[in-house]
Amino acid sequence: MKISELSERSGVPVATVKFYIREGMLPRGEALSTTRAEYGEEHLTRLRLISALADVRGLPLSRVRDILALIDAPEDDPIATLGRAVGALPPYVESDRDDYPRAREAIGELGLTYDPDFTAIPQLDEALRALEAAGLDASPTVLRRYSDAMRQVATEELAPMAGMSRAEAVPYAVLGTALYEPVILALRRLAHHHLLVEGNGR
Amino acid sequence: MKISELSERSGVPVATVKFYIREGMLPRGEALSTTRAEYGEEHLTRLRLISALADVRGLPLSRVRDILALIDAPEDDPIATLGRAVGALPPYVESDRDDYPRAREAIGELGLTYDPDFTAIPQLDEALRALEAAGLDASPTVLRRYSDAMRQVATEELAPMAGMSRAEAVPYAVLGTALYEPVILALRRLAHHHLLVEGNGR
DNA sequence: TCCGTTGGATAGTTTCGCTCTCCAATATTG
DNA sequence: CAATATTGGAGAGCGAAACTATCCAACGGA
Repeated sequence: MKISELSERSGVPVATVKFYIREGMLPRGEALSTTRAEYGEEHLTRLRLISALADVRGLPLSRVRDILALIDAPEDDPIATLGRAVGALPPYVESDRDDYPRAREAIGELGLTYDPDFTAIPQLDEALRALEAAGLDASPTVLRRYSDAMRQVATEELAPMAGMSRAEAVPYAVLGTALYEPVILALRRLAHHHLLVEGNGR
Repeated sequence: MKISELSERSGVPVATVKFYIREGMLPRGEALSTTRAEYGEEHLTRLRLISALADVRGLPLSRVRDILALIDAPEDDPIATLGRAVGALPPYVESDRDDYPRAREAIGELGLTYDPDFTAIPQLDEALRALEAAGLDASPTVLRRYSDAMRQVATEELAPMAGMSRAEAVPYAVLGTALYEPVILALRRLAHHHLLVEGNGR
């Protein structure tokens, strides 16, 4: 297909498609002549993925690029890969320090792994600081209920990876981390709404 | 305290504090003279809240303003208030339509309330579309595991509201919606990490 | 008294994510 | 086959957002 068709099918303006190509996020189409290039389904898929990450997740293009790079050239170490994927997601913290007391304490209580090099640690620390600043409860009791729920979810999410090759597992893990998050949050918001509506009806 | 002290204690540059005041997000200090104004603890709290929402949550200032307005002047209807709070959070979708088939179908399966005027519905719809675009599983089975976890969490979150006055409940609900989300996501990421590390050690 | 600081206003800066304009080459249409 | 439209590609331009810097007259503290 040509660029105008790619644009129509993806809903992304031609000028923006050109921009993504220039930025190296989308491969060039196969040049048929000076003024003709052929784009395939893989271009469409890639474009939709960029839209999903940039529009739905609201990630800055620099982070989208990071995620695409992980998928394009998977590293050997799955834990390092997860770390990089998490680093591409908000909240963005410059992890300059090497200890995060709030997160360390919480994680001790919850029986998770405290590794200050894993980006989620500074992220948790920041999130707990924000709770504190707003005067919300960040006690072990409260954290445990979130942690229990997420451990349950995480266990079920990792299960299918047992039967995957690395080539399948990396995109699954990277995109799964990024794209199930809005679903989880939307379902929490809907659960609140549902409980309020139900409660009123009583 | 004076503005320089407010700035130091909050970690926000003086110029930025002035900017927030100009934008109406932070009240002016009480003017003692032409060149002296007194700021109190409530200014510090408000400033920390703005930082939490803008920096940690990464919300645009326009949305931060919306959330502050909800807290400052609570509406009567708690469901409408929740709706507005959710509307201030990403993913931002222009809910132009009045039906969201993906979300409707999913919600039917999950036994939640389908109300297309509640912003989380278009948000869920967008999130499901993104999953689809990336080729990830959005089957009822998968959604149910997230939904079950979130219903459990939501039930426990609403419990303390029973004993609150409206004046307490509104900030709790609005800020709780916004500020526990990064904690939840960080704990999911940490659970993945923990399971991977554990798994490797075996 | 005098130097540094303050509150307040206005203008400037940086970053991001496009979007517009151009161009020559090539398709397409009449 | 001539006229018109479209394409790929490159560069510059643009508008919003979130600060940041500059100014200035009026203090206040030593």
